[in-house]
Amino acid sequence: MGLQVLPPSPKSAGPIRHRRYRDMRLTNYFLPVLRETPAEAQIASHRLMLRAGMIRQASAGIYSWLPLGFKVLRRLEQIVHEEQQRAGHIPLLMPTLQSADLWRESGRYDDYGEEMLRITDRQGREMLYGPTNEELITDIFRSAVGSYRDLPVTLYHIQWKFRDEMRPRFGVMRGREFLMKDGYNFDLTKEDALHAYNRHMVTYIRTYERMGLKAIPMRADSGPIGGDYTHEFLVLAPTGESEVFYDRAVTDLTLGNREIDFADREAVREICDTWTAPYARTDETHDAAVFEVVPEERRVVGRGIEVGQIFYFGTEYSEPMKAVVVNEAGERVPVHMGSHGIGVSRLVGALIEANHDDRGIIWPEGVTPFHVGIVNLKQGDGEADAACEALYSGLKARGLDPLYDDRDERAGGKFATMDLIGLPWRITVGPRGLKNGVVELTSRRTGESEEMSPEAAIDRCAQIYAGL
RNA sequence: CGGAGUGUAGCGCAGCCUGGUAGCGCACCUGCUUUGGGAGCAGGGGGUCGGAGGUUCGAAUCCUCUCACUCCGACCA
Repeated sequence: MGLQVLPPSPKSAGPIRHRRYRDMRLTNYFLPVLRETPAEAQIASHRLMLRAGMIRQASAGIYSWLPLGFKVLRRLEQIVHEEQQRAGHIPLLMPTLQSADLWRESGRYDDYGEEMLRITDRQGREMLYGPTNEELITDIFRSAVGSYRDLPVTLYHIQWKFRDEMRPRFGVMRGREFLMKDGYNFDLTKEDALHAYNRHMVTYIRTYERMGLKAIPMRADSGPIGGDYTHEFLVLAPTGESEVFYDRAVTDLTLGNREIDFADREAVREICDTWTAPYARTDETHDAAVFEVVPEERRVVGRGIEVGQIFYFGTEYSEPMKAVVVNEAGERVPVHMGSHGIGVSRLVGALIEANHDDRGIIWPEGVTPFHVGIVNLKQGDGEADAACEALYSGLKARGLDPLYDDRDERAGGKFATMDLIGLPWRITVGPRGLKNGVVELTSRRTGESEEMSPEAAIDRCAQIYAGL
């Protein structure tokens, strides 16, 4: 046999496929969905995150975030940043590894126990992977601030934490490594610090609301962090770890998109009063006698997932760590502090627990990894392909982030994938509809479909996401 | 950390009891036919059976040790 010139085959045009930056066509993306559920996953969010190709377990309680999961995580971070900065809180970034010395100073190096991952570096220095950052932030503060004139200040960051849980489980809901927003306020007086506490309560309520969650502030135990004032935020979900008792009135409250002046102490406190007035407690602080006072038809016993907690702890850290400022009278006084946390990676799980059905995830519009899924029912059909391309670029031109399923798959497979990954809106494009000049816009949540022109579908999507 | 389990192909599993050199479904690759809710046929690729040691002519299978992971409990963003 001599040299043979093979004719170019349209289906194997060569091994190299060029991937365009930020091109969200499914054939150019990385979305390893699983048809079957991995055996280790017990609860819905864990199962769905694995099946939808959002995460992959690296070791017990430690996960890689695959592109789809990473996108959601980033979106949640963005919302947290926006809401914190709206209230005047200042972002920074502290490291994951910390020196043991600081923790000896606060006395927590020995108190924290086995949950703290301790590491020794090559010089024999004792380090630890931070489970939280009170010590480090206090050190930063005290070395930079000396006068009451520099107060108040609230600093926060979003950083990975590690707590060596005895028994990690439920996927990202109870991992050992987790992403957390933690913030710390430094104030001259208790009153100032309580205003910071209230500010955080309001920002948290708004943060969860934007994510499409019903999160209720509940009076909590302060635990190892200490302090008298603390609230936990619980997302209602039947699979929650904590039993919760609340007055139905609290779930009717909505903060909405109203303008809030965070400098106005009265206004901020009023919102907090409104939200904390109805009875709402976890099993840890539940008081049956007080609960009885709530009219029976409004009493609800359910389950919840803790997704945040705020503390005021006064001078508990500033005293031992000598975080002091000089006040107006020239005296050195310890600052009043509080800390506030949102479990960002855990929220991804909580969101799914609260928003799914037997076919998959149902993302709220505020957090969805992609705004709209485009399903081409007849890939390779010139007209269908062209219509999808037009929709895709039309949606992008309106500032939306579509995911175009351009795989050479059957309709059933494409629908199943879309349902699984839970994009709230889907545009279905097929020859049958195109004959009449229409595509189909479908809500993942209700399953309702409506036929309309491609232009109208783009308009509707732009409308849905306006302001989110 | 106490108790109970499981490690065999990317995922779900069978084979182990009774040793004879690895199989099924899905996924993947090729071709043809199909194509509005997870197609059909034909062909194909992929696993040193978690690891180490031992018993044996021969080990996925029996024994010992070890590692990893999961579930129940106590603990926790």
